[in-house]
Parts: sequence; C-alpha cells; structure tokens
Amino acid sequence: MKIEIAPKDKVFQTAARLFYQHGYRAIGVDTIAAESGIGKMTLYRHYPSKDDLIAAYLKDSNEVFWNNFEQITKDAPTPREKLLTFFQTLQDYVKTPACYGCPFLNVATEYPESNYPGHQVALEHKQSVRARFRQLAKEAGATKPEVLADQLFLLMDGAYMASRMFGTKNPAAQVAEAARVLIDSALK
Amino acid sequence: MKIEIAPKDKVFQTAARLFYQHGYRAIGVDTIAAESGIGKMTLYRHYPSKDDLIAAYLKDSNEVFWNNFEQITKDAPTPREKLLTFFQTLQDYVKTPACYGCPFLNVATEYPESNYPGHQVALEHKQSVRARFRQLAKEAGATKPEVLADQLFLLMDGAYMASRMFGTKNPAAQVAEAARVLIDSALK
DNA sequence: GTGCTACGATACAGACTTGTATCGTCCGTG
DNA sequence: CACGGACGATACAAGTCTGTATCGTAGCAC
Repeated sequence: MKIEIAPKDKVFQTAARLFYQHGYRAIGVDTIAAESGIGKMTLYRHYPSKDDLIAAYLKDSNEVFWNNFEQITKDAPTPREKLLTFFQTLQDYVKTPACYGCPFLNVATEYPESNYPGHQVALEHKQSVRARFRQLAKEAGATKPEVLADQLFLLMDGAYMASRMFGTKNPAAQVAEAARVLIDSALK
Repeated sequence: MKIEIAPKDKVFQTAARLFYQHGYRAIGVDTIAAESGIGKMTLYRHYPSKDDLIAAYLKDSNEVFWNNFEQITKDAPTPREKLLTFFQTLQDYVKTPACYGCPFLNVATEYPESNYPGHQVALEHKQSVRARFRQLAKEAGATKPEVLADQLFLLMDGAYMASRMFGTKNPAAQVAEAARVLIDSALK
C-alpha cells in the first residue's frame, strides 16, 4: 500500500525545493516539470502561471513558519522565554544544510518591485513577524517594545542571510546569544 | 568646458545603478546599453561578458565600502567608537531612498552557487568585514571578540535586508542602538 | 590628406523563457 | 463495456536573453 502523491503536490514540492535552493528566477517551469516527473500541461492546469506557483509557495511557507512558531513557543512559560526559544531554534536551523536563507527575503531581493505579488506576500509575512515580536516584547515588559522587536527582527534576518551567503558554517551561530543580550537589556 | 565621461564609465555607472536597484538577473545588457546611451558592441568591448560587468561592479562596491569605512571611522578615538560610528552611519544610510540593500547579499541571493564568480567576490567581502569587526572588537577589549563581531555582523546584514524589503521606513532605525547594547554588554 | 581606432546602430544567431495546442493513454465511474 | 476527465509527451508560438557580426562614421595621429 504505497502512498500516492497527487501530481499537484509533486509539482509544488519540487518547485518549493528548487525555488528555495536556487532562486525564483533561476528555475524555469520546464525544470520543475521535468524534475517532478509531471507533464508541463498538468503544471499549468493547477497553477495558471509561474507567478501563481511562486505565490502559492510563499503562502505555504508563511503557514509553515507560523505552525513552527506556535509549536516551538507553546511550552515556554513566559514571553521572554518564548522569544529566547524561537531564536535558539532559528540558530539550530540556520546551521543546517537544509537552510538556504529565507524564502521571503529571497523573493524581495529577486523581485524588488513592491507591486510584484510575491513581494506583497513577503512584506505581509515580515510585518506579521514584526508585530508578533512587538506583542511578545510588550508582554515581557520591555520599556520600548517596538524598539526591542525591531532589534530582534534585524538579528533574525541577518541570520537567514548569513546562512544563504556562508552555508552551514556561518556567523549566525551567535544569534541566540545576541537576542538574549538585547532582550535582557530591554527588560532590566 | 564640459566634462566628458568615457563610454566605459557610462556603461559601468548605468549598470551599477540598474543592478543595485532592480537586481542582476532582471537587468539585461540591452537595457544597460540603451539606458546608458552606449552601443552594445562598445559595452562588450570593455566587458567581455555580463558576468565580468557584475564582477567589476562588486569589486568597485568593495572598494567604495572600505573607503567609506576608513573615512567614517578615522576620527573616532577608540575602537568602540569606531564601531558605534559605523553603525550610526549605516543606520542613516539604510533610511535613505538611495539604499536598495547590499550588493553582496543581493548577488549571493540571486546566484547562490558558490562557484559563481560574483558569489566568491561577495563572500570575500563579507569575510573581510567580519575580520575587521573581530579586530575592532579585540582592540576594544571584548572578552570574546569573535562572538561580538558575528553578532554585529548579523545586525548589519539584517539592516541591509530590512531596507531592501521595506524601503525607507524599515526596522533598521534601531540598528545603531542594538549595536551599542551588544558592544557594551561584551565590554563590561 | 591618410589611415587607424573607437564608437553607434543594427541585424543576427542560438539558446532559453513562459505559456499554449495537440495527441494518445490510462483509469475510475456509470 | 463505454465514456469522460486527468494526465504525460511533444511540438510549437512568441518573446527575451547573451553574445557576435557587419557597416558607416567621427575624431585623432602622423
């Protein structure tokens, strides 16, 4: 009883992997179709255009991010520890060979025009993260929650980019400790 | 007595502006030639390929970065203040509409293959910055200079990416203060 | 003047891109 | 069995990409 993967899902998974690893512009629909073993017409039947496929990948990445976020932080007793746990998990992830940076930063770099649909999805995602950081910073009792939140936000994206640029041996090994210093400085 | 700009320089300046603003893959040589008002053959006479032009832009960006770095930090009396001054200047810059992120992070995102020539130039640049941060952190008396250096490094790249993603109103307005907190925490 | 070189303009080759059109096939449902 | 929809394979259209080839010209050295 083997598990059948629907063609639409095969296309999606292959596209996700290739987009994330090699970039959006570097990967063409022919490559996605060939690599996934799915006909090109089947791809276009499920995703009317390449941009739709990119947008679908970004929306899925957004959901995955938040599922992980809530999963990871749900056992932390305090807002401060929720933040610390997130950054420790981030640090572990960016040292992994499976990490190729951040899908949203990548799309913003490759499609910098703010009217590009993917850029909009990325922007909304990042604003949500920023808002969540602000909320946790406020709950933790930071004197200036928005300041702490943005400081942590910079650290997070710096860690993602360090992974994309350097690979597994990158400066992001210090991101958790840096986050702790900034948090404790803002709470004291 | 008007100043004549050599065709090679015209091509370079136009390419630099377009690459930085719109991305390397998004801009073609035809666009560069047309926008600079220079013939396509003249472009190829000075730069044998588009990749050579990209590499030339990155090497120039590296020189510009270090010229600015030394210029900015030369009047700061202590290593600590050199770092603080750099991050204050960075913060001012990323709030400017002339900022479209970091040319080196951008090229690493668009050409993630480590054997791509431009990626190598970018990597060497970032390693140099990392080393300079380490040197200054050591001179400043940090207990773990490499840790502080990498923390600051993440902040810097986070600020660049914030600018590319959000435009002028971005979270990088907190980068100087975050750097100060990390520095003072590492020195005390 | 006489070349020589750099330049601009344009056409072109070949590869690659997104998206469409067509055909045969397989598989589940009635 | 018959039919209908999803699928794979392939060819194709139209545009774009990098890089080359060609031609005419303008300026400069000798």
